[in-house]
Amino acid sequence: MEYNFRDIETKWQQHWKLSKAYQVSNDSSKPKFYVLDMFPYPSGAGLHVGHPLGYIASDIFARFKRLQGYNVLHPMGYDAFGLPAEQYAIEHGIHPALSTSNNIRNFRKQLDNVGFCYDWDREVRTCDPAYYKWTQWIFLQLFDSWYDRRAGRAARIADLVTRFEQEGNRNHPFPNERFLVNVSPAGAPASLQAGFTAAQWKQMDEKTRQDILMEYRLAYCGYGEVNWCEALGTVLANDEVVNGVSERGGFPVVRKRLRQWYLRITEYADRLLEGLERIEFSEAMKEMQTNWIGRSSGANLRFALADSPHALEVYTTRPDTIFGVDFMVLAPEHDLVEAITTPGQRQAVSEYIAYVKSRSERERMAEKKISGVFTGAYAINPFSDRKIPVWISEYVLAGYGTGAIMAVPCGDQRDFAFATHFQIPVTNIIGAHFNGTEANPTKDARLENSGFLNGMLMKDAMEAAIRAIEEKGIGSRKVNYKMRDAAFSRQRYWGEPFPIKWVDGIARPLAESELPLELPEVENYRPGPEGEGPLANLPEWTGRHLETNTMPGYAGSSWYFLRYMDPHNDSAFCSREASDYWGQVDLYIGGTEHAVGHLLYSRMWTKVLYDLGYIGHDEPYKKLVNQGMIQGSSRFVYRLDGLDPAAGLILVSRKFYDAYLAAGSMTPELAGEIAGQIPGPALTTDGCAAWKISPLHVDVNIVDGYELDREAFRKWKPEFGAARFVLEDGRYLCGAEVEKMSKSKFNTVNPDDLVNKYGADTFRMYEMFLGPVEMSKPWDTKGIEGVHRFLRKFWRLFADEQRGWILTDESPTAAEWKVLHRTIRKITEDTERFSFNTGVSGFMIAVNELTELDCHKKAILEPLVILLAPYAPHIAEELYQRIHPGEGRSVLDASYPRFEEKYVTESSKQYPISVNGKLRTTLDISLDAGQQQVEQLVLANEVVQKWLEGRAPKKIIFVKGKMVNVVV
RNA sequence: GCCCUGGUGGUGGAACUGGUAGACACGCAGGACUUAAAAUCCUGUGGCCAGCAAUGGCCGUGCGGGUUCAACUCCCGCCCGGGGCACCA
Repeated sequence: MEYNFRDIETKWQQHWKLSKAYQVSNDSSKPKFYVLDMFPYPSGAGLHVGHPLGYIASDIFARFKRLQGYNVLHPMGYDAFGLPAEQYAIEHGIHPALSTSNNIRNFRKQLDNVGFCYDWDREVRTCDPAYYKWTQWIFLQLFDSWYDRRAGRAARIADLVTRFEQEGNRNHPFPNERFLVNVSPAGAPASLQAGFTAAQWKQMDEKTRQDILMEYRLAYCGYGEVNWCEALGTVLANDEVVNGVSERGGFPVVRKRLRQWYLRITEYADRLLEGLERIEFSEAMKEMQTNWIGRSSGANLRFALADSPHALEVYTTRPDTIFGVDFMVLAPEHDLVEAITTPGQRQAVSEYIAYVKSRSERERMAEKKISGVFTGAYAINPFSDRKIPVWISEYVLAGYGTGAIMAVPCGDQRDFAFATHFQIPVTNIIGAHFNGTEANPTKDARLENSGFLNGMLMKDAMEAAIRAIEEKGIGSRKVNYKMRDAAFSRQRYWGEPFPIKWVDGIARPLAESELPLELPEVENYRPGPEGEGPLANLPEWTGRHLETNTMPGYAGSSWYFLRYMDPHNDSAFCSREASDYWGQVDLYIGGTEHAVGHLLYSRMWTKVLYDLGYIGHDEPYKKLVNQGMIQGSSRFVYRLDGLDPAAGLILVSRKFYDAYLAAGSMTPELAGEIAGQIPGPALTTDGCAAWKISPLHVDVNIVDGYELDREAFRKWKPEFGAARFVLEDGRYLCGAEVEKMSKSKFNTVNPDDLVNKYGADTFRMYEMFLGPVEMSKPWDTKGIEGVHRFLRKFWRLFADEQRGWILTDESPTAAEWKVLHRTIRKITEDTERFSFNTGVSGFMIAVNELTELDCHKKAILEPLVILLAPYAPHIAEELYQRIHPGEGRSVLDASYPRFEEKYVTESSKQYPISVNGKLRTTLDISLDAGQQQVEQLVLANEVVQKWLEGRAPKKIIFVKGKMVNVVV
């Protein structure tokens, strides 16, 4: 009657599959609960032990909720469109659809090994036409919508057209700062830049009207500066560019002006911020999204220029510092640079602009040099009439605010550095708060040298300055965001085609009946002409005037959580009944890497669908938990280099490498010690000064702790077959380092191997036992034995080798009830608050205690099995069958044990008492929570007085009805 | 530089709203069973000191202060690690 996990696990996995035990219905009287994992991108590398961490946690939670009587939706699918599959296709000539489905099959096999309770009937794949039909459909809804700022929500384009017909765009000014990006600024009629009347609208031709409408659409096509990656041959979104290079592949990225599709996510900036207050995300996550959105408020204000008809508009968050402006700075790309530069400075300015253009994005980020040049022009401070020099510098960004700033060196460190570098005199408006050597960005100083603001606290002056600016008619209050509209097109093949046709330069949506617009087969995946995608190489595609770009990876993942609710619906992306029933994702688990990508886009899409009335909630996720990353714990062997080649491959143990490092080079003593261990043809120490020792990654799976399995090493790779080892204490010890888990570092551990050796239940519990789910930690397989031992011990409460099944119907003793109910309370609380590691400990304690009590009673063990079921479902099911033989009941449908206080309350006990918080003793008193406070005090006083031989205590402190401390 | 996290035995980590710090597990040491090994089981395991002993005392949660009868927990000031953002005016 051994615990034979292999048979048990295969048996129940098969049974659950055949009986569709995890199929979920949308039709239930039970309360719903939606547990979601971030679906994986099925890469060719397969799973390592880090991947299932979050899946196991969500699986436990889903099972736990099901036992508690909820109708639990717990689906899984694949984020299957994207660059890697296409890169793979280019390199190996295998169609992405094929490699993707192979990878999915492999993933699925690995997932099934762990025994998850996914309802696979609801699986989605973003590359499946039946799925992306609806991605295209939602895109068309975005295309057919605009953001009504007055109503604060999305509305239909038809509604906008009606308004234009009635009132022009006076009440609905162009949403974008870069007015008419669609026709490029030069092409925009000047008459339109100031808006248009209803009459003007009616006189426009179709093309002009459509270009204007494009300026409002939530999904729009226009010209803009984009992140162009030559190596990948595509445009990337801001979150896909890290430190000036592509996130995937690390290729250089340059700014380029191209026609692109965008999502007008900036219109949702405020609602995305506001929504964060209503959802449970970690502080770090909220912080990241808040920073990314980057809301700031201040004022736009115009400075007149001396001897010029132009005015210079700047954005500032500190209008209170207006009297401290010592110079102005324009971005080198600013439109006015040309017009205001004086003849004398022309040469210097054009040289500087050439220099700036020569610098890559990467260089700009890496070395932040102070650079700039004077334009020769002067602005006039509107309040003091002071003449202020106007400079250009690359530290001012063209894309933010107005692309121009007023520089206040006493209050802004960058301005201060610039002023110092170019020896521009600094005006002090904050008195003693400014020390002359660095800027002070305080808001608490009283203003000096500040005209009508003199003597005011800066905080208060802010409002006063904005009012004065507005009264003078030179500017107004203004809110800015760092976030840009999201680039939504890719010049690639492996993505959703846009359901758009270009007719006479106008983008026309396909009819719903034409969806899905299927991705055609192609011969090769090379880019099309003029930066277009591979689809541009297909005559049958371009002949139909179809858009040749495809959608980015995040399109499909922006709404997949809705599809799971109604996955087979072919007349809607998700019926309103289904989305009303399931509502928000109650618990979403995944890594932090999607903080500013997927998690923002999907929040936006949800808000749009909500605004348009397709769903009833505007935040997709109620609670988000970020699982930590499991790092690899790499192992190294140390190769002796610089020897006579005849000596062959010699590896030295860790201590020699440490000694070598400490000495800085090979010493004769060390060499002698090494050579002494190598038998056969003598390894002479002549020329040992040239010896080197270099670390080499070794497969962690052939290392036990630090000790190398030398036989396995010799078999690992042919070239190691004749390796000789220099040992310490008879063993070969490896070095260790914590690194990212990856195949190339040979530090990956495959879950399949562990499941095979210890079983899925052990594997699941061990992953949880490692520590809090949210925490990152290096993987260490040592310790899995402890969890495995626990399961075997648990098994032995039911059966042992001599007696077979030893379950009894006896009624439990008080001590046994107590163990059970303490465990019910602990496991329930721990699971509820996501503390699975202490939950696992709770089981271990219970089993140790019951083993001690020699308890084999069904009345105790049955509830325990149910508690264990979310953590270790296979063994729980097997044992549940043993308790209820032949009844065909599954532990999946058992009801969760109820905790009862009465079994765990202590009646009368010896309490440890401290006196003055120090001295401790125990007093035999019987006071419990039930008694009234006064009664307690009187009783305690008596006991303590007797104990202190008559002295009266000053104070007695109770905690939860127990006396814990006495002050005398 | 700014923001968010975290710092507890040899190790992973417990201690949820201040109430016997170190649960549980790994590792280690000793023992039982065994011809032997594996497996299994039992005992011990923060440090220092005293005692033949059961036991007792002192010190201990990154460092320095503070609040409290009582601080890993709260407050102030530092130090170190991990993550994010980084010319956003």
